[in-house]
Amino acid sequence: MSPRIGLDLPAILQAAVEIADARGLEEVTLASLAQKLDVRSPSLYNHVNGLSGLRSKLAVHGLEQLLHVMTQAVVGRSGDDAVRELGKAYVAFARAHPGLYDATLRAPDPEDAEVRRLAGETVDLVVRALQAYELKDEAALHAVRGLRSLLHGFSSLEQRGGFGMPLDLDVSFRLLLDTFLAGLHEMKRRAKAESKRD
Amino acid sequence: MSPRIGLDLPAILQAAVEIADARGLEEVTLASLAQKLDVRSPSLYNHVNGLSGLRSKLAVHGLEQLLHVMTQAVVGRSGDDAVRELGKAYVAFARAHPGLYDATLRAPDPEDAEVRRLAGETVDLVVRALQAYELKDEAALHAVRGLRSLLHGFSSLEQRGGFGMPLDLDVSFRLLLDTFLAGLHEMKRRAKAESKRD
DNA sequence: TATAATAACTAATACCATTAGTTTTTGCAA
DNA sequence: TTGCAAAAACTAATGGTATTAGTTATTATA
Repeated sequence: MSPRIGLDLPAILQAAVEIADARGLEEVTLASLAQKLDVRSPSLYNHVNGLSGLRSKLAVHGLEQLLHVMTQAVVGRSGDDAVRELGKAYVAFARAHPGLYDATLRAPDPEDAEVRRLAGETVDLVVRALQAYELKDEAALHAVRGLRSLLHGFSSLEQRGGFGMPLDLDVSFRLLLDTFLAGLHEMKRRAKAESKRD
Repeated sequence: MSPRIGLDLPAILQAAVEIADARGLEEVTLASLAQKLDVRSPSLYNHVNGLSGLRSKLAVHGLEQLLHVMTQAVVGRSGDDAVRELGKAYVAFARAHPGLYDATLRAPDPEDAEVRRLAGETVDLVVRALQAYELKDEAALHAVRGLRSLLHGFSSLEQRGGFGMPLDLDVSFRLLLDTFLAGLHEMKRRAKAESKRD
């Protein structure tokens, strides 16, 4: 009376996400996962290619959700409004799913096709959100990197307790985004002046 | 002919840093470290409180070095120049010591007294570097958080290969810093206009 | 010179991932 | 309906990890 307990990939991922978010990504082991699912750990190999396979699936799963909330955040918006909502959605996701967010950045293989596809789609989304700033091709990509750096940096430090000071985190974040946007406008202004002078 | 091989804390830390930078922080195990030092792993317990003790020491060691290079970068400078050099030093350190940099952010106990002391000193240093922007008390601390977010985010993503696009990383970084600084100036201008209007 | 502290060691335990081989259930084809 | 193959669980075994207990040799000091 043992086989066919009803294990499948979605159930495994959900359990893994719960452990990751509640106890940290390092606590997601085949042993802890098997215990939560009331199964022996070798059984998991029928659904997932070991621990590294599980981590890959987790990374993809997280990237999909992150892309989804970011997409929802920007639809129907443009300019500063779009970027602000995008940023808020990013940070909110990292706060709601600290372990899963962590997983998106520790894919065992960053060259994984699925991971690259999702990364590409995310870049495209952010490029569109930045259209209002009239950055020309390469500049837009640099800006995407910058925005992502700032969003990830803030989220990562917030999670690791890297901000020791007793200061409102939401205010810090809003000011950071405001500063970046003001900088973007200023860069746009300078570029205009530059092209007019030529 | 076994005791007194000549093991001490500095030698242990150096070996740990070498492994971390060359193979990644996860590869720093008591086993790998013992092998590199030509010793049995239980011997390490005479110098370090297990793996978590080693990680704490590594974190402190990394923070000390990071603070040092940042201090060297800002002496005798002010304003944009100081911030730019500070940023370059931060990223250069993360590039030169990826594993050690990683260790600074994964201290087993962020409440550790030594860690907090170094974090505080670092904040003070950056606050001084930002003096030129005339941010009033709280605003200065928010700006420190912002700058740190952006520096850490860029470094972290760069290390994890999170930037898929074939685009010059140094250019991205320079533009990010320029945008942030332009934003800082703009915020200062707005604050001035605000206070004049009252 | 004797003794106590120190720093190495060996041995043993517990937990983890992984593989091999086994058993039971399910689904499908005859 | 029956039989068989694939799938999904299992047990057992291996090797790697941290850690603790207890031992031995060296060093420093009284």
